[in-house]
Amino acid sequence: MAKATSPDANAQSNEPALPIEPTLPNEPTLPEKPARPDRPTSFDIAYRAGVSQSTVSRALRDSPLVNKATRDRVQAIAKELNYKVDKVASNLRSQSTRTIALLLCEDPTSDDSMINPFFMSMLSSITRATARQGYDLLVSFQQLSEDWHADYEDTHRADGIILLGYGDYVSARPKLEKLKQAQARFMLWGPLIKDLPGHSIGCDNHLGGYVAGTHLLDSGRQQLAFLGDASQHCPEFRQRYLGYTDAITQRQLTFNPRLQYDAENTEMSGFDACLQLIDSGEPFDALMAASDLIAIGAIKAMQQRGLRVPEDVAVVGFDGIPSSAYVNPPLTTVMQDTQAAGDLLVDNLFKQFHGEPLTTTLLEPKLVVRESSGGTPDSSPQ
Amino acid sequence: MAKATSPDANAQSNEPALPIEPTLPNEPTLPEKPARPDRPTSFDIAYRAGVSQSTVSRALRDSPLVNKATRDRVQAIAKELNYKVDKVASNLRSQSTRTIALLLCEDPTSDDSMINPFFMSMLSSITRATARQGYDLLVSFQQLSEDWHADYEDTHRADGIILLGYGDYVSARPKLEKLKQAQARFMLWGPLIKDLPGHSIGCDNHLGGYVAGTHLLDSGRQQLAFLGDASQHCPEFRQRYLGYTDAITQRQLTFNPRLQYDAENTEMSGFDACLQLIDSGEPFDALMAASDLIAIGAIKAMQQRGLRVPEDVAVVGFDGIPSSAYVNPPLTTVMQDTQAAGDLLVDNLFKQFHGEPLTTTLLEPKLVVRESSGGTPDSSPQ
DNA sequence: CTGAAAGCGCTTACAG
DNA sequence: CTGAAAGCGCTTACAG
Repeated sequence: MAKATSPDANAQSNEPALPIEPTLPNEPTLPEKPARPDRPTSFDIAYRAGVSQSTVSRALRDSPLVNKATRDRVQAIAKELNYKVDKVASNLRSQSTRTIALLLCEDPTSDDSMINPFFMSMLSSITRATARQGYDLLVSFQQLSEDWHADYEDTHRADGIILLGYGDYVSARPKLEKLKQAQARFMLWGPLIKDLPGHSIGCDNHLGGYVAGTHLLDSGRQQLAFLGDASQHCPEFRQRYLGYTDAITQRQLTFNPRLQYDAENTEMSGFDACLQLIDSGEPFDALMAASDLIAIGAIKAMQQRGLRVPEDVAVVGFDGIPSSAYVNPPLTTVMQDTQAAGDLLVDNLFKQFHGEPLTTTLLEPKLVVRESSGGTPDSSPQ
Repeated sequence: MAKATSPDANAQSNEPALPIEPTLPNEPTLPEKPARPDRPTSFDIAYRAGVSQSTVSRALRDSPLVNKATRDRVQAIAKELNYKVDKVASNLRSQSTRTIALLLCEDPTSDDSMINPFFMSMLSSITRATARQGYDLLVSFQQLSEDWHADYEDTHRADGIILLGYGDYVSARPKLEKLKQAQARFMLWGPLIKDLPGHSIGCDNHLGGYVAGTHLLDSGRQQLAFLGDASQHCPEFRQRYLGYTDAITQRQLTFNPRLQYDAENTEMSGFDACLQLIDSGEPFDALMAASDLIAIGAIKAMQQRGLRVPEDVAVVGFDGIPSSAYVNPPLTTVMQDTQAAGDLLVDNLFKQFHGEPLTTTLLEPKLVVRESSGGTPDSSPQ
C-alpha cells in the first residue's frame, strides 16, 4: 500500500514533499489474520523528506556521507512516523543476522520441568553479553538425540552458535565435526579436550577438584569419597575427580577406589549413588560430589541413613548454584564464574566473526566454604 | 559465486543436468572475515535437479502442486548439498518471522547475577511451547526503564511478544498502550487488571492467598502476618494479600494491619521486612510471604532473632520455586503452574496471529505443604 | 504439474 | 553529498 506511492514521489520530486498520508483507504483486510497497520518503509520516509530512498538508508545509519541537515530531517521524520528499519530486509541485504543462537542441551533423563540451575546462570550472563554487542539471542533447548546439526547457521538464522550442556562429548562429537566442516562459527562450553572440533571455554575442573580435596584434607578428613561419573563420557566430572585424587596423592595418601560411585548430574542420581556408597559399608568421613545437584541428593541420602553432615561426613559440591546456599546444611562448593564464562563465550564468538585469534583461558573456580564441610555459618551468603 | 551459474543452468536446460561443482576457484577471500563456504541457494539445487527455482521452492515446502518424482529428486539433491532454505530470505518474502520475542523485565533493584527463579521456570516452558509450534524464541532481558516499546515488532524481528515481569503495571502501562496502538501482538504474564492494554494470562492470586490463609488457620494459627507490598503498584501481591485477609475475615476474625509489612520480591527485602515485623513487638504465630524469595529471607530473619519455624511461626510462601524445597525448613508454598502458564501464553499469542478469540483463564495455584507450616517432612519432594 | 517474473525492504557499489 | 540501480534468496501469483 504505502509502497505504491513511492514511485510517484520520485516522479514528482520537483514538487515540494507534502505530508500526504501515504496509506490508501481501500486496504484489503485479510479475514485470516487480524489487520495490522502498514509498517512504513524507507520509501515512505524518502517521500516525506523529499530525498531518495538511498539517502534515507544512509541517514538512518548515521552515515557521514550524508549532509547533517538532511540526516536530521530524515531522522526526525522517521521518528515521527515511528519508522524502524526492517531487520529482516536489512539482514538479507547485508548477509548478516546480528543474532546468536544459544543451544542448551538437556539431558533427556533430567526432570522435564527444571533446567539445570547452573545453565540458568550461564543463560543470564550470555544474554547480557550478547545484548551488549547489540545482538539478539535465539534460545533453544535441544535433546542430544535430536538432529540439530548446524541448523541455526544453515538456515541463516544466526551468525554463530553457543553450545551449552553437550557434556557427553563422545556422542556429540560427530555433530561438532559437522559444524566445523560447515565452517560454522560456534563456541562450546565445556572441557578442553584435545582435537575436539571447535573452540571451548571451560572451567579448570582439575584445579577445582584439587582445591576441594585439599580443603577436606586440611579439615582433618582422611577417607575421602567421590560421587560422579569419572569416565571418559563425562570429561568435566573426570577432571574434577583427577584433581581431587591428585590432592590426596600429593599428601602421600591413596584414594580408595571403592569410595567412588558414578552419578549423573541430578539430585536423584546423587541420592542413589550415595545410598550405594553408604550401604557398601566402606567407611568415609568426607565426600566430594561432582556437582551441587549430586551433593544435594547425597546429603539427603546421608540424612536418611542417619549420617550427620558435617560431623560424620564433610561434603563439598561443585558449581555454586543458587540453591547451594539454601540447602541444609549450606553447601560448601567449588563455584564457577558464570559471569566470566558467558562473557568469554560471547567475546570469542565475536572474535571468530572478525577473524581474530581466540583466547581460550581456563576459568579459575573458587572454593566457597559453608557449613557442610564444617565451615562457619557466617561464610554463607547474606 | 554459486549464483552466477544459475542463469546458465536455465539457458541450457535442454542439456541434462550435470553435477558440476557450482563454485568457482577464484573465490575472493575477505581479509576481515574468515572465509565461509558459499551457502548453496535454491538456484544451485534447481540447476542440479534440472528444474526451475520455483519448483525447488515448492518441492522443499512439500507442495502438492509438484510431481512426487520431481519433489523426491529435488529433496534428495538438497539433502546431498546440505541445502537449507534461507530463513531470512523466506521471512522477508513471506512477511513473517516465525519468531517470538520473550521480554523479561528485571527489577533494577534485584541482584544482577541472579534471575528470579520463577521466571526461569516460565522461560523453560515458553521455550518448549514455542519450539512445538516450529517457532524460534528471541530472549531479551530488559529494564523497565529502558525504552524498548514495540521494538521487536517494529523492527520486524518477531511476530509477537511475550512480556514477563512487568509487575508494576503503573509504570509499564504507557508502554503497553503504545504496543497496543501499534497493533502489536503480545501477551502479558500477570494480573488481570481491567482496561489494561493487551491480554494477560495470570495466576488466581486471590485464591492462592485464600488457600494459604485457610491452611494456616486450619493449623490452629491465630495471628497471621503478611509480608509483601500490597499496594496498587503490585497488583499480584495485592491480590494474594486480599485473598489471605478474606480467609481470615471469613472465620469472623480480623486481620491486624500492623502485621503487614511491605517487601519487594527479593530475599533481602523479605529479611528486612521480617526484622521490622519482629521488632515491632506485635505478636504473630503465622506468616504468609507474597513470594518464596520473601519467605526465604523472612525465615532467615526469624532464625536470627531466635524464632523457631514452624514451632513459633508457621510460614507459607508463594510461587513454588525450586529452592523452596531445599530451604531449612522446607517451605510450604502456593505453587504456580508454570507449565500451563507458558503453554497458555504461547497458545494465545498464536490465536492472535490467526485472529481467533483468546482464552484468558486464571490459573489455579496449588498449595504444597512442607515443614515450614508444620507439615510432615514426607510432603517435601524427595 | 511447471516456469518466468515480480517483489519482500533494505544496503551498497557506481556514477555523478 | 546524493540518486538510480542492482541484488540479497526466497515465495507466490500468473500463465501456461
